[in-house]
Amino acid sequence: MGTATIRDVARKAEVSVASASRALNGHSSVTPGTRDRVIAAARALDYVPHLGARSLSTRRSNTLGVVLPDLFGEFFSEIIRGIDYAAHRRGLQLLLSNMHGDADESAAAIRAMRGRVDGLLVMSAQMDADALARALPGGLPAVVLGSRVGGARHASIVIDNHAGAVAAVEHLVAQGCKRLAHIAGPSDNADALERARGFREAVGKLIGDRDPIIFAGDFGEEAGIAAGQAIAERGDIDGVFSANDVMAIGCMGTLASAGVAVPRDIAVIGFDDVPIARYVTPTLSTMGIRIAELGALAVDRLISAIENPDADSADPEHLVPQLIVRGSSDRAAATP
Amino acid sequence: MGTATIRDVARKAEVSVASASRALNGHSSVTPGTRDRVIAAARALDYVPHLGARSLSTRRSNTLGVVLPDLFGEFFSEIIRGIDYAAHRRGLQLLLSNMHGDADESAAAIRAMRGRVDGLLVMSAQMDADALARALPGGLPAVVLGSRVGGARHASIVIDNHAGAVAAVEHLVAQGCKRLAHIAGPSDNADALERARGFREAVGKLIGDRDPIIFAGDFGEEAGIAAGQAIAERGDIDGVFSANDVMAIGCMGTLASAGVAVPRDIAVIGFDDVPIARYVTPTLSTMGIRIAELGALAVDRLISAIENPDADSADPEHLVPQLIVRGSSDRAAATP
DNA sequence: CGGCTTCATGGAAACGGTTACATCAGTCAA
DNA sequence: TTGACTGATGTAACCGTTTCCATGAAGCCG
Repeated sequence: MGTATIRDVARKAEVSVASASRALNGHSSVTPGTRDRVIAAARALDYVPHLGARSLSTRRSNTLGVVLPDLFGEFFSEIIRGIDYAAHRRGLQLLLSNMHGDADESAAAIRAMRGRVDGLLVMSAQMDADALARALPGGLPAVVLGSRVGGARHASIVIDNHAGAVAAVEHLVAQGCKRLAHIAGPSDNADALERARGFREAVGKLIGDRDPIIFAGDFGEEAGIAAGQAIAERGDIDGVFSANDVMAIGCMGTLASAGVAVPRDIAVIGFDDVPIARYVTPTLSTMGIRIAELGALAVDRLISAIENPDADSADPEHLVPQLIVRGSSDRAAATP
Repeated sequence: MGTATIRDVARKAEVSVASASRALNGHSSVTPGTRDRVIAAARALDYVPHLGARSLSTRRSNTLGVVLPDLFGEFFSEIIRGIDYAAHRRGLQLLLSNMHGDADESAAAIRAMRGRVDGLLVMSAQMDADALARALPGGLPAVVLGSRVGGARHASIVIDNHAGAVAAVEHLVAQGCKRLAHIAGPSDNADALERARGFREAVGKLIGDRDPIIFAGDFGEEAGIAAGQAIAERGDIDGVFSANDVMAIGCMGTLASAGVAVPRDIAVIGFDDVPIARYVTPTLSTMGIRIAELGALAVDRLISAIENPDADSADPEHLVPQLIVRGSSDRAAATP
């Protein structure tokens, strides 16, 4: 049975519990002979330490709490994969909580983890910064994924939208584009604003266009379709950077039915690297976020926050999206 | 600070720790007055019980261990969603472990959870039944997902892969396909093997083809692409049954670029019904498993095993996949 | 009024580990 | 020879919670 305690092991090995504990934890000051006896006894009894008890006396649980919003498919599994990989490499366990519901429920989920985890990894799509800051327990190290939490009392990891936008523009210019347009996201969305800002700056610097064309959008497909219509009518644009993939796909659809060739006449690039990006025709170039890496990075950051609680980790870490060139912007491959 | 103990609460409320504990746990035999005082004190001190300590004295952790293989995207997130939903509805926490590696590592992951969880939920695609049975601790209730564990000492829920494969082949034949191919999953994966077996049997019975074409695969997109290439080159195949959706999608992509019309020239059907299946062009027919439901069902089963340890739950529960006809195999709808 | 039950409360012993401190046997140098 | 030192081992306290048991007050009935 799995109910052997360290006392049983000690008795069987004919040593004290202290020696047994030391031997099992690879401590110094144990004779090889006794160490072997203890380990043999533990194996014979099929001993497994009660981690609750250990955490009680060491004040360490070797567990990380993970609270994620109710995400869709690929993104969810990728981020968990990254988190899990990084955590297990360090012998840490993962206590998982999806938040299906509202902010209240999320706060409850977070509270429930207190006293049980060494640190908290929170992705806060639905909770606004204030609610999150309130729910996050004071003493517990935490890393916030994806959005900056107000007081900067917690480390955070954000996506470098600005750098991503710049890279996208650089790519379009390298493909020979001379006149660029941007399909923007919602004007109240921080990510979208940063992408627009990066676009404007890069176009100003690389092409010298101080007031480039920007179409309003809302991350929805309709907005992309509308922008595509406008672009096709103008006829002077040869490169489009969309603030997300969904709008880019809408735009490409309209361009195709208007008889515009992508990427020859107009090169298109999106943002996010959603799974469908690979399946549209032509396949969509995009600024991809290596999601698993994001999760792993968050774990690293959390661990260093745990080991070094005083470090002032106010400045968020930036994850730079990666240029993924596919059919929609690859003129070299498209023109045979 | 988050370090208030029940003793602090008791002191502040001017009662004994015993009364404090009783009040906080809603036990009987506490005067409303003292109960209120204790609760007020707990709130004032921001008291959170140390669950390790609690589990030490109650011998209950209110935690379920979840061990999953390194699954691909949608399947993973869906099953976690179902598990998480069912567990949280009952106030249980989830300790998660992905097994990236081989059977040894998985066994280690399982052992690490002992003494810390009330029950175990294991999905064992890669571990063979023996290794799993050996790794599963004797005393701990467990539910095995997806494959039958030898001794039947543990409850299990299995997908009826064979029946699903047969249904898929029947459907393709009903669509008029005469020469079928199968894109198989990993050869060490029990589900994949069952699907291949079902395919072989159904083809033998319905078409009389004793040695049908089977392409090796690994559930990854690349394998589907490679198979698509081979299929396009042969030119004699008019129906494809893929062991999962991801490979089917990869295959369809390649077929499209090779100029093969789906479903007119070749009808394609997958397995799993991942969410993307609805968004590819043409939309993908598949054998659907309501994955989230599978996870929730497993949790229910596990909980009843925990509450009722003696119940002989030897017979596995079967979940039969459901035929979902979409564009990729619907010739009636495709030919105008 | 005294003996009985009822019931809120407190004291203290678990639960299973870790670890500071004491102990004890060698070793070695003066 | 002896005292100091070293290193392996044992003893016991402690981590935070629950819960068994004892205690004492209050209520009730004869």
